[in-house]
Amino acid sequence: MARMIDVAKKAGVSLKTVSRVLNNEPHVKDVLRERVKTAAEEVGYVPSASARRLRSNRSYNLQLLSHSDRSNYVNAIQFGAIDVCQTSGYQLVIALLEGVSKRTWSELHDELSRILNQAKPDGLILVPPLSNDERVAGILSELDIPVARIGPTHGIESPITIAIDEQAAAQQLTDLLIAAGHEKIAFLRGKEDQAATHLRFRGYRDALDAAGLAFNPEWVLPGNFEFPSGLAAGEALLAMEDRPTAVFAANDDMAAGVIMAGHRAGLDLPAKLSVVGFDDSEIADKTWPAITTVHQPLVEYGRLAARLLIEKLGGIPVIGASVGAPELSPGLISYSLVERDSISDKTNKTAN
Amino acid sequence: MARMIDVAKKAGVSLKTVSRVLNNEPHVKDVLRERVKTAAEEVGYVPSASARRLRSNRSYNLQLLSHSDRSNYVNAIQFGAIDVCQTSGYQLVIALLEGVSKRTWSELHDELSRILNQAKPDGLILVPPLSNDERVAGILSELDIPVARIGPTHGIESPITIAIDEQAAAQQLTDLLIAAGHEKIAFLRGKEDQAATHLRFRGYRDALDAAGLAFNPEWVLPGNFEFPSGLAAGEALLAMEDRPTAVFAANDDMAAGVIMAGHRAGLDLPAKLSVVGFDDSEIADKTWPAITTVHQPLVEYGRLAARLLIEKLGGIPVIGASVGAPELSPGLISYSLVERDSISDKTNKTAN
DNA sequence: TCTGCACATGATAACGTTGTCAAAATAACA
DNA sequence: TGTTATTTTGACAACGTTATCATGTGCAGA
Repeated sequence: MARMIDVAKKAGVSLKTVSRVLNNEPHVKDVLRERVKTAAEEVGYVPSASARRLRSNRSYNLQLLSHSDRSNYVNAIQFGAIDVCQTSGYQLVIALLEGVSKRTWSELHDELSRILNQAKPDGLILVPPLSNDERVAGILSELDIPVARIGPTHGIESPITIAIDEQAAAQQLTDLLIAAGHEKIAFLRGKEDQAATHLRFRGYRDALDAAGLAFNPEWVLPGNFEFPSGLAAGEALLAMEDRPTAVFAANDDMAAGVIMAGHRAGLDLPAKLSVVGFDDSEIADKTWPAITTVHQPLVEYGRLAARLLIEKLGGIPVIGASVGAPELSPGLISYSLVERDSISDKTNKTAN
Repeated sequence: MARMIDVAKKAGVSLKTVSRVLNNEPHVKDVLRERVKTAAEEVGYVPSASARRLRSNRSYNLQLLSHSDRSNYVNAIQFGAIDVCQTSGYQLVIALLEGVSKRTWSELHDELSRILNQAKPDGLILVPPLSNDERVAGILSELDIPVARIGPTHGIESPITIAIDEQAAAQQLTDLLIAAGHEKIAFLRGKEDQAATHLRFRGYRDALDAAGLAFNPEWVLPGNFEFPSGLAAGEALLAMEDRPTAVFAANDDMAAGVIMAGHRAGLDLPAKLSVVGFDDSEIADKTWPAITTVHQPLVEYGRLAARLLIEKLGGIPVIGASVGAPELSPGLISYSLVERDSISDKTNKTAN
């Protein structure tokens, strides 16, 4: 295994100069810089993570903080982050922070310090619902660690935030229902403490308003983003006197619940009830009818979060990394609607 | 941050003695051993992973090798493994090895060496289908690295293997269908190169034989464990002249596909077609009808794999770890059947 | 009592980096 | 040209462990 000293000898410079070049530090002339890089390439030098960590007192770890163990959402994000980390000499550590809402501020503070003290990450990636929790945000800014947030963050001040324009997407999705002739559209809310719930709801309202459709508060149902709450809401919906012809569920899991409620009641779907969801999660194309939804580029979220974080932390070490990452505007990224089978067209029932 | 030297001073011994105690090495008297442990506890000593890694030339990494990025299966296993690793001073690194079947032996060898050379893991956790790939097994035994395998491994020699008795579980599941009065039971196979396919099929055959039911090869359909193949098989099944009344799909994703095929054909489920799956994956309780299946304790698989591997690697460092893990027989662990709504009872249609 | 041998303990070096600081080279200015 | 400021470079220590090897201790056998 080639060491830094081997590179130094090959390039005819000192150890420290090599170190400087490889860490993108200033105060090295371009001639030497080039010579060192070629030398490193030639001897196939790979930095020793342990030595670097030990001496520099940086962990070269990023930590993904998640609220729950078995979420697909987190899984996909994590995958993207791992991908970037591994090609940048970083490692991704995953940790759980459960029951946030149940803890007092100081309990939360202690738990967070404990977690951070264990992996000593150089940066943190937060996913919903942690990414838009105000108390967590407060504590982390106090602990003074760089954070990348994934998902809408409401009013939280965060230098690195990665999300799609959920409100616009929700509006477009609702437009799809309206275009198919639906006028009675219910909305199934997610958890109230998550920004996504409110943004998606606002998009739904925007579409209604733009189309001049009346808004009926009775058709807004509570939910918590989980399948059973969709099932319950679906059942409540079907029991209504003035029954909506379509439902916008704030995510796919709940949409699947609504669909199951429809089947249980013996309804012909989507003819009798159109359903749309949000996220394009795994279940979306495995229900009958398959769910029309908004695709979230989760893997891309993870990639971007890791990349922006590493950039902020002083950039990718030169060796074996693709320098010159594309210009990234930390903010909204693009999304796409995925049209499947769960909307029935009411404008032209006999044709088609 | 307390260092080893602080512990040594507190206990009135040398650095090396502390090191010996904390690494469970011999040649230390019990008196000193205890004194060191208490001292470590008292000063709140936590070993420095980087220093240890650097000096000992061990990575204290376990690597989970997976064939695909977005499998729930892998996600759950990974979670269990992370859990154990984090409490044992190890880190879990995740890597992908894609397209195994398409590569030549030497390509595979190079790719594996490259992956191992990057993270330099002390041990490897393999999940299906990698865990029962013979070529991968051959290369790894050549590279001489400890491996824990999850899932049935067919004929592969492996000191650490963690799985349930799939054949027995499949037989029990089939018995459920038979007990409900089904006599025409189809079987939907998974990928042919995976041991699970064969074991589950054997269990199905065993149950048929034990019940004295005739085996009809026409009712055995090919599949690949993925949802679309279940959909296709479901359609093929429904087109048959002599149509089975029940289907045993080799996993839940395919079972969900069969269910969707049923819905598309306008069938009343489960009355007209009973379906069982395998794995108890996330989709199993989100279809209508919800799938009766066999639960795989995936998180437990991951925990066990990591624990056995770490044990083999010289055990958990003493500090902050729960020593005295329960006696583990590396072999089959227990499973459970999960009965949901996807079996209709044909023995007593009017009653119930 | 002495020799030999196993076991128990400790002093010191080493792992491969980065940080500190001093020295050398260059640039800037009078 | 001399002087000072600035940039560039390198020697050496330091990070916190584990490995090597030497030394100390206790006990059996002669």
